[in-house]
Amino acid sequence: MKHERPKISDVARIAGVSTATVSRAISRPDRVSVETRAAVQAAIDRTGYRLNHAARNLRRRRTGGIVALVPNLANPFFSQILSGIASVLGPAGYNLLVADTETAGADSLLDYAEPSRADGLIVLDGRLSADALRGRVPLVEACEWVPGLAAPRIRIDNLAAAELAIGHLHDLGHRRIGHVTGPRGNVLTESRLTGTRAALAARHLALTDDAIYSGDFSIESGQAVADTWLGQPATSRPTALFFASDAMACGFIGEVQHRGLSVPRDVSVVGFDDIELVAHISPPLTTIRQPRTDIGRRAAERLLAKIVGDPVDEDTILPVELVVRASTCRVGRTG
Amino acid sequence: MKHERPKISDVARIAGVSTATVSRAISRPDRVSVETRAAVQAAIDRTGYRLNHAARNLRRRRTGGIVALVPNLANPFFSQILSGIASVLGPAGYNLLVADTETAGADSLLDYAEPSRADGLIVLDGRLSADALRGRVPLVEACEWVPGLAAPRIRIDNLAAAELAIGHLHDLGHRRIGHVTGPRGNVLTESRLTGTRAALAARHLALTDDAIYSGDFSIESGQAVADTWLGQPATSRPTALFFASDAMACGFIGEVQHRGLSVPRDVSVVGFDDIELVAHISPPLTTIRQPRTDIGRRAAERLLAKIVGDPVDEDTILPVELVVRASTCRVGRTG
DNA sequence: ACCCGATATGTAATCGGTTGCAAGATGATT
DNA sequence: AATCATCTTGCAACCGATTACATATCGGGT
Repeated sequence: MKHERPKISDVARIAGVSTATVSRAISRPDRVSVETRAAVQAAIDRTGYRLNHAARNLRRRRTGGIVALVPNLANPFFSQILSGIASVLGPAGYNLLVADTETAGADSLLDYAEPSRADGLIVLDGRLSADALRGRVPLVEACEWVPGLAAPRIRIDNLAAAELAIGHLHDLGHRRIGHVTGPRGNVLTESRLTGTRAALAARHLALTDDAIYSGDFSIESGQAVADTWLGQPATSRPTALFFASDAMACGFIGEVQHRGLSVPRDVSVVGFDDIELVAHISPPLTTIRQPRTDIGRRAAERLLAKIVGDPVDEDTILPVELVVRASTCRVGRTG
Repeated sequence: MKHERPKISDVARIAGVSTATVSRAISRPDRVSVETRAAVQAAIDRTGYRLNHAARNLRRRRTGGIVALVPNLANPFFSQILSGIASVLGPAGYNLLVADTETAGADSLLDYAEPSRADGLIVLDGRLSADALRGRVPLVEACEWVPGLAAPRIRIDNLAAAELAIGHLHDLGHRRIGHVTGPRGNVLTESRLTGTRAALAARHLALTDDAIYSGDFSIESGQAVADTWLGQPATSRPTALFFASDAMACGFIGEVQHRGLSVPRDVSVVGFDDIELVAHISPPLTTIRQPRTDIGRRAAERLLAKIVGDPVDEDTILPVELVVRASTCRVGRTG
C-alpha cells in the first residue's frame, strides 16, 4: 500500500491507455469510446484517483474560483446573499471565496481581483476604488456599486423603495416624516436619501435638516438616533421615520420603548431590507423587502455569463416590496 | 504594449537574472543580495508582474485555501464565526472558501475535503459523516462536531451553559421549567438537552416530556412552540422556557405577545447565542452568550497550527456567559 | 599561496494535468 | 477500389512557478 497520491499517469498505466485519454475520459467523456471510458473509470475507482486542481487550473489558465468581496461578513444581511451566490456557483463548478473587505487590507483585495486567483469577482462593497477594479477579472456588482465602474449591476430600485415607504407614511396621514441614513459616502445612503427627498417633494413636503438623522446601518446607530429624536420637541419632530436599514430601525425601536414610548403610537417606523427577524419583534416591523437570495443568485448567474463571454452589461433591477406590519399606523392615533 | 500577462521569466530577463533568483527574491528575500532584490523589484514594477498561484501551488503541493463547511449560510449565526475565521486566515496567506452543506451535494463536499482543493477544513456542521471526513486534509471542528471524528474541537461547554440558564431561572423561583430543543440528531441539541436535564435534576426537578418542546433553531419553530405552549393548561405548563437558540426564543416571544400575553410576566424566556439583535428587542432577551468571533478565530488558528504539523489535538472549550436582560423575572410576579 | 566556509546565483528537473496535432481505424460515399 | 469524413487514441509540448544541486565569488585563516 503506497501512500502517494495516485496521479493521472497511474490511472493511465492501469487502464492501459495514455494520460491524454484519461484526461479526456474525465473532462469530455463523449470524446472517448465507451469501453475506454469504463476501463478508465475502473482504474480511477481502483486507485482512488483524485484530480489535482492546481495542475488543471495551471494548464487551463483558470482558477475555478469566484471571489465575493463583502464589506462586513459579520453583517447577517450578506449571508443570505452569499447563500444565493453559492447555490448557483456550486453546481456550475466554481468555488466561492469570501473576502471581508474590512478585514483584508486594501492591497490584498487587489490580490483577489486577479486572474490567477479567481475567475471572477462579485463586488458587494461600493466603497472600493473603481481604478483598482477596472480592467481586471470579469466582475459584477450586487446591492452596492462603485460609481464610475462599468460592470453589470444587480440591485434594487432604491428610489422606488423610498417612494413606497414615504407613500405609505403619507397615506397614513404623516406630514412630518424623517429619514435615517446609512453611512456617509455609501451609494445606498445617497440614493435612499435622494429617493426620500423626491417622494416627499412630490407630496409638497420638504425634508428639513433636522429630520435627517445620520446612521451607519448598525443597530447602535439606530439607538443613537432614538436619543437624538427624543431630544427634539415632540411638537415639531417627525411623527414617522424611514430607516435605511432594518438594523437601525430595531435599535431605534428598542431604545424608544426602553424610554417608555410606544411604537407605532408615538412614532411610526419603516425599515429597509426585511431581514428575517423583524417580522417577529414587537411590533412587527413595516419594511421594504429586498429579495436577497435572488440578488445573490442573479449576480452569480450574470457573472458566469460574463465569464463565458456573453456581453451582458445592462443592469438588473430587482423589485422591492413594501411589507406592511405593525410598526406604522395613522398619525396621531392614541392607542 | 503586449497584452500577455508577464511571467516570472519576463521579470528575470528584464532584471538580468535567472527565474530562480526572481522566485527567491519574491518568497525569500533574505537569500538574495540587496542589489539583486532591488533590480528584481524594479522589473516587477515595470512589468506589472503578478504571481500565478496555480503554478506556485502545483509546485509547492498546496492550495492556499481553507474550506469552511457551514450547515446553512443564510443563518446569521455563522456569519460572525466566518468573520473570525477570515480575520486569521487572510493575514496568514490563506483564502477562505465557504461551502454551504445544504446547497452543495454530499459528494461535492468530499471534493472539498481534498488536498488539491484545500489545505485544511473547518467543519461547522455536525451532521457530516465521520467516515467521509476521516483521513483527509487537516481539519478542526467548531461549534458543532461530528461524533467519532478525532479532530480538535473549538466549542463551548453546552452543559455548563444549560446549568447557567437553569440556575438563573431556578433562582428566580421557577419550578416548572421547560426546554426547547434544536433539530433532532444535532449534537448541540443533545448536549443542551442533557445539560438542562442535569441542571434540573441537581435541583430535584424533573424534565417531563410535556416540558420538552422540539424545534429546529429557526424562528418559525419558536413560533410553533408558542402555539403548543399556549395550548397547554396555564396551571401546569412551564413558567419559564430555556431555548436552544435565540432565533427560536424570538419567534416564541413574538407569537406569545401577538396572542396578548406578556414576556416575562406570563413566561420567562432564556435564549442561546446572544445574537446581536436580541439585546434590542422588547423585552431584551436574557441569553447565553457565545463568543462567536473568537470561536472562528481560534478554529482558524488551530487549523493553521495543525497544518504546519503541531500535533495539538485537545479540545478548546471557550467560556459562555449568562447575559441577564429583561425577558426573565421572578415567577408569579404580576406586573 | 592554498584551503575553507559562507553567500549569491544559475541550471534544469519537477509539480500533474491539458490539448494541438497527427496517425490509425472504421465506415460511408462514389 | 479509391476517397474521404469521423472517431479514437497517443505523442509531446506546455501551463508558470519552485527548489535541489552545482557553480562561482570572496574574504579570512594558516
